Amino acid sequence: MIFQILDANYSYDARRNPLVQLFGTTPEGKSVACRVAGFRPYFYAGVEEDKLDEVAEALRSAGLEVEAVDRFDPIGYQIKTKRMLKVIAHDPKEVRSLRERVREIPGVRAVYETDILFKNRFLIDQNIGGMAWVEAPLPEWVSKPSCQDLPEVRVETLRPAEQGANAPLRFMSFDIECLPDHGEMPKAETSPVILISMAFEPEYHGQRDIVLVGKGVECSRDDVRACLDEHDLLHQFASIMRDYDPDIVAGYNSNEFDFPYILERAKHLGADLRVGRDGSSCYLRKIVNKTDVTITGRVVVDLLPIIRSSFSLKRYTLRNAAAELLKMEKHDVDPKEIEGLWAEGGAGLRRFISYSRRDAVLALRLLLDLRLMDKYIALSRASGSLLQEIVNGGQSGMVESLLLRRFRERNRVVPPKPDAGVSEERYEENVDLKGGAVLSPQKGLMEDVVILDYKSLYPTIMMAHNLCYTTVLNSSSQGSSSQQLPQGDIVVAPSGGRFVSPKISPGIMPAVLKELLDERTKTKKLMRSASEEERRFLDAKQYAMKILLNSFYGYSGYARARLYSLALANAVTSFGRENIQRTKNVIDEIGSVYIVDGTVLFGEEAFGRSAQGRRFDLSVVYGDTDSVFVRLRPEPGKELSLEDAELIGRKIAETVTSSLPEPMELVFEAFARRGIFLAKKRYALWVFEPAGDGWKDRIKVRGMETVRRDWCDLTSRTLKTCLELVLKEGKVEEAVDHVRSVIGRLQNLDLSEDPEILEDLTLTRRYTKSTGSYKNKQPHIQLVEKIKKRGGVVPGVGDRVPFVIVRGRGGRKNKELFVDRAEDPGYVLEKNMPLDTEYYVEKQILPPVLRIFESFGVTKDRLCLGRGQCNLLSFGAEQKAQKQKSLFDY
DNA sequence: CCCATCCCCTAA
DNA sequence: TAAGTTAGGGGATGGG
Repeated sequence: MIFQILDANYSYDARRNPLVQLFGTTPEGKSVACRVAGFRPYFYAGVEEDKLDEVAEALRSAGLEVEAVDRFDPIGYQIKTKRMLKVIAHDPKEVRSLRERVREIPGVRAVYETDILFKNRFLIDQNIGGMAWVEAPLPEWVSKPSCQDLPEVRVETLRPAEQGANAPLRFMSFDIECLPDHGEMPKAETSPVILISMAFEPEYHGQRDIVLVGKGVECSRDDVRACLDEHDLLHQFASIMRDYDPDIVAGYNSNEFDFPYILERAKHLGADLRVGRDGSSCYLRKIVNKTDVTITGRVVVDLLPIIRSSFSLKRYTLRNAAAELLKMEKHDVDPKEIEGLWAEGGAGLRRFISYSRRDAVLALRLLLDLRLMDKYIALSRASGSLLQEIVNGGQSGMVESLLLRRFRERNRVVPPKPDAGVSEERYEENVDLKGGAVLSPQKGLMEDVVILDYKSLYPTIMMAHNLCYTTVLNSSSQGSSSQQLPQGDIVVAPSGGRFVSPKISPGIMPAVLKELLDERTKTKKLMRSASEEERRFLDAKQYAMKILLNSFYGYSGYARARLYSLALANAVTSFGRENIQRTKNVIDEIGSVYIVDGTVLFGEEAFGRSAQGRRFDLSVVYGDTDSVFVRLRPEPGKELSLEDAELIGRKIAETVTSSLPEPMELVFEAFARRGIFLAKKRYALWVFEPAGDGWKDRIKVRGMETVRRDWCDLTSRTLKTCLELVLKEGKVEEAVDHVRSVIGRLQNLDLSEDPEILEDLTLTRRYTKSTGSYKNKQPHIQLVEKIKKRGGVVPGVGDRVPFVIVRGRGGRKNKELFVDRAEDPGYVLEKNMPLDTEYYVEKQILPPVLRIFESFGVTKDRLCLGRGQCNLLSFGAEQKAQKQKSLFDY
C-alpha cells in the first residue's frame, strides 16, 4: 500500500533498538501508521590521517560500530576525498553525548552531521521526506492506530512512491474561553477553562462546528455540548479530537495561549490530553521567544505567526485579520461581561457560546480560504522537510534538507550548526557582505517607462558561474588545489572570490537550483491547461519552487547556517551589481530604437530605413538589484502605444539576455504610462501588465506612505487618491482640491461628532524589544509605559501598538515632545482628549503629498488656502492652473 | 541649518 | 535548539 508521510518520530522495540514511526494518509484519506525497524543513528568524524586506526580502535573498544569511509569536507573545491570515520550509535539519544566524547579524542579534527534529528536522518537516507508518498508492505489498515498495534516493517522494504495529488486531509481548529478572576486576566493556575469551540473540515458527524460548555446546561442543539465540569470539558475535547482524528490542528495564537493553558489546567485537574496518534499527550517546547507544540502524528498550526509573516497588516488580532483577509466579522464579548454571562446562563451565555464558536470558525477559514496549507504542503514535498517543520520554521530548515540530501549523494559531509561563539564571529564578519545595487532614480514625473527585470537573478547567477560551497577556492590560495588549475578553469567574481568552472567540477547548488528552476517553468506551463483544482495544486508547487530558489543565497550568508560562506554570498551579489550596471550601460548605449513595419530595430540596424520608422530614445531612469526602468521618449508630438512599448521592451530584454550566460534572463515585466520617482525605493507608477489577450492597469506604489504601516490611514488614502488622480487622469487640480478638503476636515475636527475618524488617524508601530533596551524615547514605547501605569492591558513585545497624537500640555513654544503625546485611541475617546490636528496636517498629510506635488510646482500655500496662509500670489497661481493642458505645464 | 544617531519599515 | 540577506528613506531628537 502507499501513503503520504504526514509526520514521523521514533520509539524503541523490546530490545531498545530504535524504531522510526511514520504517520500518514492513504490516497483515500485513511490515516495510517507504521514502525520501521533496522535503521540506526550515526555521524562522521574527521580524523588526522595517521591517527585514523588509533581513533577507530578507541571507539570500537568503547562498544561502538565504526566504519572507515571516504568523504569530502563540507566547504571548498577538493580533488580528493578524505578518509573519515562513520560512527554508528544504538540510541538516537546518545548521539549528542557521544559527539562530545569523540571531539575530545586526540586526532579528531571535526565531527559532522551530529545534530540531524533521527527522524530526518532516516527520511534523508531513505530518499523520502515530508508529504512524500511511500510504499510499504503493509496489510489492511488499522484506522486510528494506537501505539500497541502499529505494524512493523523493515527499512529495506520501504520505497518512494510516485503519486501526484495530495491525500485528502482533515482539519480541525479550536479556541478556548477562560473565566476571568474578578475582572483580572485569567491565570492558568486558578481560572478554569469554561468553553472550548471546535470547527471541522470536512464535517464531524454532520457538524461543522461544536462548542463544549464546561458546566451542566440545558441545551437542545447538537452543536452545543454540556459537560459536567471543567475536567469533563477537557476530557470531551480530547475524546472528540481522537474520534475525529484530524491531520491538522489549528488555532489563533494557540501555541502561546490555548495549548499552554489547557495543558496547565489538565495537569492541575489530573485530566489526560492524550491526543497524539501514538497515544501520547501533546507537549510544549519553550524556546526563547516562542513555544513549539507537538502532537505526534498530527500537524499543529498556530495561525498568528503565520499570518504575521505572510501578510502586511496594521494589526494582527483575530478580529482584524478576519476582517482584512476574509472580509468576515468577529463577534465580540467584552471580557468584563464574561463572569456575569457565565454565572447567569440563559441568553447571555448563548451569545457567549456563539462568539466562541465564531473564533474557531474564523481560524479554520483563515487556514483554508487563504490556502495556507497548500503552500506548506508544496514546500514540504519540494524540500523533504516534515510538514510540522515547515509550519514552525523558516527557510534554513528547507535549504538544509535539500543540501543534506545532495551532499550525501556526492559524498560530502555537512557540519553541525555553529555554536554561539562561531555564529557571533560570523555576524561580525558579515559587515563585509555587500548586497544589491540601487541605481539613482531620475526624480520627478515621467511618462512611458518600460520595466524589465531579471528572472530569479541570484539563483541564475549561481548557475551561470558555478558558484557553490563545493566549487569555491580558498582565498589564501596557498591551498594546493588552485595552483594547478589553468586560468580558464577558474571563475573570478567581481568580489574577488574564485570558483572552479563546471568543467572541473559542477557545483551541487547550481544543480539543485537548475532542477528547481526547470520544475517551476514546467509547472507554470502545466497550469495553463489545468482544471481549477489542479491549477491550485500546481500554483502552490510553483510558489514552493520560487521560495526555495530564493532561499539559497540568503542561507549562504546566514551566520547560523551549517553551510556558511561569505565568499560565496559576496560573489553572488557582486555579479549582481556588475550585471545591473552593465545592463544599464548596454541599454543607454543602444540610444534609440526605431519601429519599422512592426519590428524593432536598433540605431545601426535601422540605418537607411529609419526615415520610414518611428524613433524612440532610450534611457535607464531607475533600477534596483534585479530591475531596470527604461524610459522611451517618442519624437516630439508622436505617441507610443502599449503594443509599441511591449515590442520595444521585449526586444531590449532579448538583446541583453543574448549577451549573458545561461540561464540568466532579462524579461519584459510591465509598462508604465506615467510614474513619479521620489527617491531610491520610493515610486508610484500607473502600470499596464499583459493579462491574457489584453492589458490590466493599476497603480503600483513602492515605499511611499500608502504602503507604510507607521503612517495613519488618512495619510495613505489621501496620498493614494492624489496619485490616482495625477497618474491616471492627469488631474493635478482635483488632487489639490482633495488635499484641501482633507485638511479642512481635519481643522474642523470634532471627535464627538465624528468618532469614526479616530480610526483613520491611528498610527501603528511595532514594539520590537523590551522597554528598557531602547536608547531613545519612542512614541509607542512611551504609550506602553503610560498604559502600564494606568493598569491597562499592555501590548507584548512583537505586537503592533496603535496610537494617536494628542495636543498635550504646554504652549506653542515649549510644547510637550511628540514622543510623549502618543495616546491609546480608546482612551482618547473615553476621556474626550483633543487630538493634535496641527500635527496631522503638518506632519502626516502635508509632507507626503508635497513630495508628490513638488514635481508640479504646487506649493504648501496652495494646499493650505483658507487657513490664513492665502496670498495674492498663490491665488494667481491657482487661476493659472485652471488652464492646465498637460501635466508638464506645471 | 547641518549632521549624527536611533528607530521603523520597506524594496529587492 | 528561533530567525535567509543588504540597501535605503525618513522622522524625531539633540548637539554643533
